[in-house]
Amino acid sequence: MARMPKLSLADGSQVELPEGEPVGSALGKAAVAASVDGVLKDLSFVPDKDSAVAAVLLEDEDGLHVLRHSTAHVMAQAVCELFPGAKYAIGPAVENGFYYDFDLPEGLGPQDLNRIEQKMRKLAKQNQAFIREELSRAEALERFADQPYKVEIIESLEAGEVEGGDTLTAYRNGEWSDLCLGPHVPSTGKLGAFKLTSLAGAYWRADEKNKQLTRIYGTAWATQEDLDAYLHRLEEAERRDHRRLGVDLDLFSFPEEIGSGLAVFHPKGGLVRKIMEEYSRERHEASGYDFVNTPHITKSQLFETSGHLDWYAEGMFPPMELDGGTDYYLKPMNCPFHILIYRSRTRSYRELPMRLFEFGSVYRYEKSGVIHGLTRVRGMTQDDAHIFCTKEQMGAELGSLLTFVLDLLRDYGLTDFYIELSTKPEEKAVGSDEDWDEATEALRVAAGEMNLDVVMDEGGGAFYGPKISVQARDAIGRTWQMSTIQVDFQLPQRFDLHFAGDDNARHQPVMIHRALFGSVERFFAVLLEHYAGALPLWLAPEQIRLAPVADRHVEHAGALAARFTQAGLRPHVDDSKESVGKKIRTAQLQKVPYTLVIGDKEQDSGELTVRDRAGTETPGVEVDGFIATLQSEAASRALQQSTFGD
RNA sequence: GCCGGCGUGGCGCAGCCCGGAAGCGCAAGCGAUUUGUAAUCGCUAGGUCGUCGGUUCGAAUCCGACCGCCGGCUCCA
Repeated sequence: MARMPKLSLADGSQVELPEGEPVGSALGKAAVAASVDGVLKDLSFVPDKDSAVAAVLLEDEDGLHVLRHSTAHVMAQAVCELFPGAKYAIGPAVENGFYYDFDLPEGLGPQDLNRIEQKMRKLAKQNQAFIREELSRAEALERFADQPYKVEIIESLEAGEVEGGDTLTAYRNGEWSDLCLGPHVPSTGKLGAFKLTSLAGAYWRADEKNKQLTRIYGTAWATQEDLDAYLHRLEEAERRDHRRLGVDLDLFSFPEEIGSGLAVFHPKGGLVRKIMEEYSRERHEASGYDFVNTPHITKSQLFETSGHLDWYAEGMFPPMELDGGTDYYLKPMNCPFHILIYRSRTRSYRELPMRLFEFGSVYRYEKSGVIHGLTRVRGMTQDDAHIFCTKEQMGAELGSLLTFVLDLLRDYGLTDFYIELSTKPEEKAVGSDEDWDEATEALRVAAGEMNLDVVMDEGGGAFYGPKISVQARDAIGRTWQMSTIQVDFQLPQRFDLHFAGDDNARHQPVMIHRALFGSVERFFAVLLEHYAGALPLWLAPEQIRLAPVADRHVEHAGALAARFTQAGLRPHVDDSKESVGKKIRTAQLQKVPYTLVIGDKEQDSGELTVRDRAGTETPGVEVDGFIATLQSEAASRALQQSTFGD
């Protein structure tokens, strides 16, 4: 006979649990699940040995996970009751919520979400217990006989990739049950605040070849307040949406006449781009890059040699057939062109490392459904460079490159990074193990020196070389893939690149591909969302809005504007016949960094009244001081507005 | 590409379910007001209702195809 298991609680105390008693009886009422020796369990779990246990509360990360998973079950139950014949596939908890995939006899519309949600509330009110059941395979196959997706899961479990050996678990609430490892909240009455958010198609087992199922997404939280806060965060993200800002601030647009995923930049957007690109060029020049230019189209042979037509053809626009059947392609990448520049004559080791830089426009045939604003387009400009160096130089080159990347990104105001490092794939790979190890190690060391977290993507590299990507978190915590640095052991081979070494022998260079912004368009979008459109002074297309109070002040405002322009600043006089209040509102909505109201006071005193974007007003500012302050703010690329108060 | 939703003046929307003379707000132009820190007032102009086809005496409204956009899947700089 088993003795009474001794439980060590999170507060350090120990209790003995009477035999057969569930772990929940030792925990507080607020618990929705239990952590037993670090493993999540139901409150109904009966321990058979001494264990360290802790209550999992609804508002804990684990608790929310359990809650969301349980909510997914209840949703599936509701769907099955509303749509007899529905087949349910899988329904996990995800960030902020959950989803469940169904194979339904009919399509769903948004009004169905309301019906399902109401049904869920009814089920929650009934407070049905989530009952854990252990089934043998035969029992499970019988129970889910009319659920082909569950049967498929059970069969794939037989292949042995599941814990728990022969015993499968299911959870039942009411009449409905689902194959599931759990754990779950004790009963449907414990569900928190939830809302069904959207419908989507998703393939069974994420494979395009399989049947497409109907996926219903929902969000679930411990309390109504948390749910409301989440919905508010969504609104905040919407407010920052670069597509919205692009229209409101007159930066760029996507004319339907041109085609999907092809942007035009308006004067203000073009100005911001110009500033971004100029600064980037300046930094590249200082870091030993050479500037090159290459055309947008090429005969097919180039991409045959590079191999792109073998492994990247579906990402390319179809060819144009020219004179006598020659195919020309729009370039999806710049590398082969830069290679031809390298190969235009024999190279010496004395020329290496050779760093060729270009703002190169490339065109990629992205599937229509994936295009998204400026972040996923069909035509884009990469701040692309290819570095040709010796194997010996590779390590140092990668290290200094990563430093260069992060410094540049920081100048644009991104400060929170981590690194993803993709290493050699298991199967086929070009290049020797030593080369791979050396490159991978150089990247790891460089990341370590920058004090950045490194997320390993073991075996995730391309067959032709290891890769790192710099991920940046923006102002509201979203992460974006920015820079990529890719070592390439393959193209130098395919193009038969070489250089004369100091031993007078022929050697093959190593090639490094890198883009810091990724694409100028995407980087532009990330900056807009990061700053919610309120770009720092140095990037703001218009820096100073002058608002004359009456017509008689326009001339003075114009004279001031001329001085600002002379000083390298970007002013604009609002000489419309609007009220001062309206002019200020307009400037504020356009997110102009500084607004100067110019009236009798300013005209007589020669001083300025400065209003910044935060709405802080400072009277009596000297013009020269104002200019100097803005010049230094712009030069520092500071995120903060200057203050003139004291 | 696939699933679901949407497409009405530059922008944001109503009208569509239940076919029967195209509306509102902002922006724009003109006029009046000459104004002190987030919207002064009035007038005017502007739309083959995404495109093409169908049903109908009659289509913004019903049906189909295509184009585009949005949310996902997949993918990715």
